[in-house]
Amino acid sequence: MSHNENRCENCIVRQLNSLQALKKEELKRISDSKTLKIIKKGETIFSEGEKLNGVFCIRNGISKLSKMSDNGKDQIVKIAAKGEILGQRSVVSDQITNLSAIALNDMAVCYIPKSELEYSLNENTQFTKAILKQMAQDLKAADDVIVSMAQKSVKQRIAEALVYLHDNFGVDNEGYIAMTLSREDIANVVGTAKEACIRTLSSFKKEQLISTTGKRIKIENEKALYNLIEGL
Amino acid sequence: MSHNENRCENCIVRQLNSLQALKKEELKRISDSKTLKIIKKGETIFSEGEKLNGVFCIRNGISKLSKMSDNGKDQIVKIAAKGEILGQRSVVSDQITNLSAIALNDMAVCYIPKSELEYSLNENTQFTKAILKQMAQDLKAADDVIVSMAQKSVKQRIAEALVYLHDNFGVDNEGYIAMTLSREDIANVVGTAKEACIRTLSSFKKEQLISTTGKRIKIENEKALYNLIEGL
DNA sequence: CTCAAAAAATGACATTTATCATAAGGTTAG
DNA sequence: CTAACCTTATGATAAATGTCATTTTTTGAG
Repeated sequence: MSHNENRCENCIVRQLNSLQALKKEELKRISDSKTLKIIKKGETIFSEGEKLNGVFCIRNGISKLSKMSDNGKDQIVKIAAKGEILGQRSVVSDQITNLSAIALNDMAVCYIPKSELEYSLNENTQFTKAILKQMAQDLKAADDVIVSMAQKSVKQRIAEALVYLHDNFGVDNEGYIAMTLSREDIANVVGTAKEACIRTLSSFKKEQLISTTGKRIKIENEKALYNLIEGL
Repeated sequence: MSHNENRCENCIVRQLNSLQALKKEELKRISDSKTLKIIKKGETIFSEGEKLNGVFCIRNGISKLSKMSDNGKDQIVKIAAKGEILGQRSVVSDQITNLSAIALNDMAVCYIPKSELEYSLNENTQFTKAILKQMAQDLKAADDVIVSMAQKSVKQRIAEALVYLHDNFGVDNEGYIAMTLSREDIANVVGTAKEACIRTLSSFKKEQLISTTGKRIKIENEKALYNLIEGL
């Protein structure tokens, strides 16, 4: 039991998020109170409108965070991977969550009750500042998304999404983007209809910007994609 | 000098933002280091890409926060009024600012150097938590904007903008929205061309949802606007 | 008050995107 | 293995929005 990787103290995932600002005793306390949850592909971690009493730290797998629009369409706001913490905001601000989290593949997440975090939030300034810093960055990223949505064409936004997936999730041994999404999910990321998404990807294929095998997408001409994004 | 409203301690504006979490001594220190700036309509408070070494607390007037898109169009991300603090994020996260702030009318803002805030940020947990809470709310609001931009029509977004201005800035004694923006600014808020904005407002007028006198807009049928926004 | 400049309004047209329909290809439970 | 189902793909068409040109109205400096 001296080196158990199920303990937060020893968890590598922690290096990736604000929990790294916690002291050893705090981590021990949190580790004692956390519960590991296994979530299958397609299952819901939490739903829009729920009151969260804790956060979810992603140990393995990938989740989409989405919000239902009035017209019944799902808008994917973020794709969260290993090391990211879900539900931070509604715990900090004591509000109902405005997003739903659904597993895109099989996941393992640690649920950490709010009460344990609140202690650290009140006592450990470094921890609070770490969260603050991350939120400031998220806010900046959100501004960029707003500008994209408001000012760019579907073509440009899909190109952006591909570059984003490529840069954030890397490629497999054949060079395909390691994160595969259905065409519909891609459409929901960029805020368009799935038909438009499919057509756009087909046109990218024709112009040799990308190639595809099933759901897998390989970027063939990164430079041209960048030019497209910037409207050159 | 015992009750000088130029002192932060006595400033009513402070009630509206995270500075209210500061203790008396902290406020005194900040007040001693701040400088009051008068900014004329149309002038720039700061520009995208600048490194900010402090925050701006709005004492009077209104500012638009915008970001230039690659295609050369301005996207207004936020309209900030009395009591709001600008530049918080780039101070917290030590990054270059991603937004420009331009005065929409004559303004008075207090510039507070970063160094003074950092002391409180490190020592006063309540203050840090207050900022955190506000950022969490901003982030939630940003999600809503993303969904609107991605999923709603120009008509719906303009209706939303009108309701937003109405709810946040109130009406004058004749019932017109107290915040007047040029058609181009409204277009830049909702992310469309000014012609489309003008046409949409004209159609709203024809359908008696609003009436206008010059730049001033009065909401005549709030219910119908809401229905439009929700796609009913 | 007056005139020049800016903003608003409108028309005509091109382009983009959504929607509906249908077919072809893949996946999976039984 | 195969039928039912889901995803991808493509065509046809309508609707929304962008762009450019021009006119009308409003605003503000002198």
